[in-house]
Amino acid sequence: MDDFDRKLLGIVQKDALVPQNELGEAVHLSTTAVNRRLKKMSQEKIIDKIAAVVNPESLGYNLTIIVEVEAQSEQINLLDAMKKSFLKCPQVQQCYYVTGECDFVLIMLVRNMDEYTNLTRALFFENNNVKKFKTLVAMNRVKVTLDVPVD
Amino acid sequence: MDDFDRKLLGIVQKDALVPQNELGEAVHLSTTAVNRRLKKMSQEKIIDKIAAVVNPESLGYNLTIIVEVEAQSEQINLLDAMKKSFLKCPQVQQCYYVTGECDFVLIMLVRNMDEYTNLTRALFFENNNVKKFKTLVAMNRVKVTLDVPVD
DNA sequence: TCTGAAAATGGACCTTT
DNA sequence: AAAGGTCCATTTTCAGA
Repeated sequence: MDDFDRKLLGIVQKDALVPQNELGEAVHLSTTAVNRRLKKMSQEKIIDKIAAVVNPESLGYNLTIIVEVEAQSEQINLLDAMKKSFLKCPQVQQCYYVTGECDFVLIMLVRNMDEYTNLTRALFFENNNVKKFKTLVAMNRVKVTLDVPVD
Repeated sequence: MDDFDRKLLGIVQKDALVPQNELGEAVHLSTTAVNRRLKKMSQEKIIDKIAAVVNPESLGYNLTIIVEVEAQSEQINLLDAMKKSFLKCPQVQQCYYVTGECDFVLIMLVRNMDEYTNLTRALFFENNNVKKFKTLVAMNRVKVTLDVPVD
């Protein structure tokens, strides 16, 4: 992982379709060297995946909701069960297990409030280990990326 | 936007390097039809971009921090200035403008607590419109995607 | 939908440090 | 050994009929 790799990552995080010869020109390496480095970083899972980023609105997902979930008990198997239910819910885009007053922070995508209300039943009310949860509605997705700084 | 498109999106959100002939087999369309649909969805910004997802740990970004920021005044130009400072900070991966007690929720990536402490100065303490902020440290990134449900 | 050209990827092989 | 470069085969994309 050197300066070449970091520069390449900076570019492909923004656009993974830049051809390898152009990447080579940008960082001053041959096409083949670029190819080898990208392949290595993929194998080593430095690059997790190349993925399409879909605009939620175009599929009707107009609401982003952030939920802070507080657990009743911190018992490992109970927390694991909660994690699992969040993991398998496609509307839960992100889930972080955090320190502090609440235990989980979720980023959710839903079509409308009805859909969210229904999901709260399955995810929170029907789970006895959920003590309480707080709902924050996003009015504006100011910045939404998974970019990692490369400096 | 029909069922074919949704199925395609479901696949390319997970892996955008699946060749178009395989996509065709998966959804029962010809390679050319797949090509046309993907191109159209890119032009219409249903697909925002194809991007590499980088593993933060491999670049030393071992800490994910969630910050709830409360603004002093809701005056538009003051809020805009705050947004701008979050937008241009590479360690701020995501920023949502929300309803409720706090005004912004940030997802940040930092190498260590020192880096975060330094950033709080530039982002929060030196901004007079930041009334207070609450820091939640992520112990575990249970699920981190930008996936949009396709059902 | 099929065919074929253009482009991009990725392996073989050689050279340099 | 480790990494770069050139050349070439294969794969993939994408436009025309």
